[in-house]
Amino acid sequence: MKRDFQLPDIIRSIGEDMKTIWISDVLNGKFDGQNIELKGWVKRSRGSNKIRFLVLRDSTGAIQCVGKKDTLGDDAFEQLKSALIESSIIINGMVNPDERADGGYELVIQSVEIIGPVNPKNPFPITESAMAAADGGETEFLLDNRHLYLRTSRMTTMLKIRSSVFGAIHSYFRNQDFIEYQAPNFVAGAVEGGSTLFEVPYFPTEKNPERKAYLTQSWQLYAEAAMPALERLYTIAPSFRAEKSRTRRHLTEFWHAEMEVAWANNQEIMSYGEGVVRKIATTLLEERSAELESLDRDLETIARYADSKFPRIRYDEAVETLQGMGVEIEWGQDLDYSKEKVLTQDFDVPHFLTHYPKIAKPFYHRVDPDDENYVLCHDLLAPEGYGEIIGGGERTWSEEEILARIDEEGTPREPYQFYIDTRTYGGVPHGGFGLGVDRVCSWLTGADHIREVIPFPRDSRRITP
RNA sequence: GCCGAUUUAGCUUAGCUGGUGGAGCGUGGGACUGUUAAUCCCAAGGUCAUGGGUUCGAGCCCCAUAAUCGGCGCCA
Repeated sequence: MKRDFQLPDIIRSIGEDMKTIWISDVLNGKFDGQNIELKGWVKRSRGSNKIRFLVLRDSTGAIQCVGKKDTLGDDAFEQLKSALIESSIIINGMVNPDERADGGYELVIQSVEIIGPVNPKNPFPITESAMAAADGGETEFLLDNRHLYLRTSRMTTMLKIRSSVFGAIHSYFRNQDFIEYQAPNFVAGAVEGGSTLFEVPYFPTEKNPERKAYLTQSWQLYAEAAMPALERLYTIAPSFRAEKSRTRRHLTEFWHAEMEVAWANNQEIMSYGEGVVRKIATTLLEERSAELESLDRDLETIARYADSKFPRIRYDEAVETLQGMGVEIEWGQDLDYSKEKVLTQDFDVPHFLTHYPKIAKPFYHRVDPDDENYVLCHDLLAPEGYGEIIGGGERTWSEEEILARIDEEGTPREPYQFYIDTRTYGGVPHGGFGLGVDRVCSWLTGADHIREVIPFPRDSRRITP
């Protein structure tokens, strides 16, 4: 069927003002010797009373622009001088390859128009000293001014890498015919056994004046409800945890890539986990090598993550290894970060840890039919001290077993009735995992803190800006 | 919830034994014909987080409060 489609007038008219030339294209030599118009923001400005160097940046890069008083005239030269850092301006000029300019190109200015001036009484607050003090990390000041810090090259780089990570996850699952599926963010109960939920007042009723909703901690339970319909499903969505964690690995609002597959076992789920992580690393090498290098990230290291198989070791072996290293740990304990850190110290690629003791994991993890002391689960631990990035496994799938596990834990059945129904009507073996997208970004960029890879981080003490 | 620390100009900081708070960046003015975080000269800019206390005298010592940062548990 042929379809005619025409842009509405209003959209077409916007096109006349739209920006058409990007600085990265100028730096790639596409406009040598041409007169062009650049739109952007002032990154830096310096000069004498006869010549002015202004570094213009846009979303793609930065280029030095040169203006001379004798060619521009006094008024235009003064205007050029008055464009303070982060003023938005439009510059017309000629592209001139010049070795003296950083990047090898400069724009010889013919005219300048200041679009959004910056008042000298209130200059852009993020100075070189503020950036130097952060030393690639973050300071309280930069966190307070996050909305402005986003414009700096470091944050811009992080956000571009982040975009590629999200894109890689979507294409990995979609290329294998997974269906993207959305679960509610307001929920009635917890996913994790009794763990920390954000409460939200939710339209009190006469019967229930204290009625509350909670922000979801995971997409999983609602995904399991759709598993018999879609069989292979995934999402990338925010999850919320009201833990007062103050670590470089925790946020109260984080982006959670989750998947669920019918008729799959723990080993198969792990293959998907390995697949998506390697796909992310591959995509970053293809799309963001320059950005990774600007963060001093070694591309060989990322290539190793992209090209290697991820070893799978059982919880028992990990405990023995740790005990052999003199770490105090008893069988049955979950592996906390201090243990993970010791364990992953010598890893040069991510490792799966499987078969945790049943007592360390919640009811939805399926008990190993070969040994009922264990569950069929896995965590993926990233090297370089970044720790857990994936948690997943097989689900308890028969009605009989799920009821037994819920009762055994002392968890009330009522909030999970819809979840139990999934088993009552044609339950099948299935499983899935959750991947901490921000943690993966943090690990692959080599960030010192998970906050560095998300535009507006939320933790137990900060919700602004 | 627990442990540790910080708070001096818009930003980054120095500040001795308790004796009238200095600098760099940024901003303003001036100089300079090509700079690379330009450079040089000058100026403005401070309730030393808040509230008490000790003292002849507190940025500094003591107590409390607040905000923030780092780490642990929990997890992705």
